[in-house]
Amino acid sequence: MRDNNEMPGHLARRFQQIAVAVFLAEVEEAGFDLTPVQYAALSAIRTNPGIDQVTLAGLIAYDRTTITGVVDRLVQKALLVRHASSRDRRARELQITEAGKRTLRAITPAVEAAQRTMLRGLTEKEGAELMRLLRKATAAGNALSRAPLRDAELR
Amino acid sequence: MRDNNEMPGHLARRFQQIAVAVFLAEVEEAGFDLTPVQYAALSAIRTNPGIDQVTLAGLIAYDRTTITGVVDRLVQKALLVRHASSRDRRARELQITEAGKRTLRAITPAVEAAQRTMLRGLTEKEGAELMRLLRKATAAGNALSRAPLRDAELR
DNA sequence: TACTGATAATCAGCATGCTGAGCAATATCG
DNA sequence: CGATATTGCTCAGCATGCTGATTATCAGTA
Repeated sequence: MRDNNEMPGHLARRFQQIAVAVFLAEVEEAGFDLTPVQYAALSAIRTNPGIDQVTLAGLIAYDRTTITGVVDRLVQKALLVRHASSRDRRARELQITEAGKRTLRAITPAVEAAQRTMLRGLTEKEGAELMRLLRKATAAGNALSRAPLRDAELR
Repeated sequence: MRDNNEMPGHLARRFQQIAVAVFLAEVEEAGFDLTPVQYAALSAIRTNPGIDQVTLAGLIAYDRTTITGVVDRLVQKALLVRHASSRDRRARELQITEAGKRTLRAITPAVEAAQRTMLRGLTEKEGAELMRLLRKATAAGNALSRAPLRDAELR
């Protein structure tokens, strides 16, 4: 039996665990209170104003039931507004607020710093190679999770 | 602003998301109901009978407060027993049951298959390189999370 | 021995993430 | 047009994971 610490699954969880901890630490140090999901959602909504929740979920590869709660909390923080779509009364259109835009701009350096911190220990070349391999592996396994990454244009 | 999908943090979460989905699918197909954490804990306890919860948490890099619930559920499933230590009345000694050992043996092929599935899309060499880079990155970032990996002998 | 600090475990509370179900609205097809 | 299927969203329920606090116990020291 292979040692648990040598399994890809364990290493994946461990790297993700460190990545989240680093993200939250950098963001808090910068004076903000935003989780990785919340950041990803806010960022995607800024790029795609008026997007509905299902499309948003696909863009950042989150489950749609998870997005409901995430959007709730972003609305609570007044970084987003959510209102019914006029074309499809089932859908909710998401718009970033001015406060949301300000937060995104102000938080970006901390987010970038976090990305560097989580790769510390790797050389520049190794970091790039890790990214390439993760992109390749996640592309191949995309359909295996309930929340695959989806291109907005393909919808 | 860098696209979210190009950030190490996003790729880390995505790979972990796929890894968990693959693990659960393979394990369920084999007729078992065990999560990745539960498997890791059970496996570590078999190797270290009588281990206490804090040491267990360190061995598999989980937060001690998370382990409480995980152990609860494993005891519930009769795969573990938990009883007070005689030397230290604060600590609980964990022992794997016969049913736990049988489950571990029977589930191993599914777990190994899951590890291969989550690396599908990568060549043999790329898979090994990904593992090496993840090991290096997690070793460098080990202390950054609240639940660092800890060697049992160092305690 | 009494005091002080550290440690093992648990708990409350919050935020992800998932499965599966349900509701309302829309799209499709006979 | 009307039945049926599909879609957007939400909810209940469960399991991770985390922060911070509390309780019981142990260890070291004045």
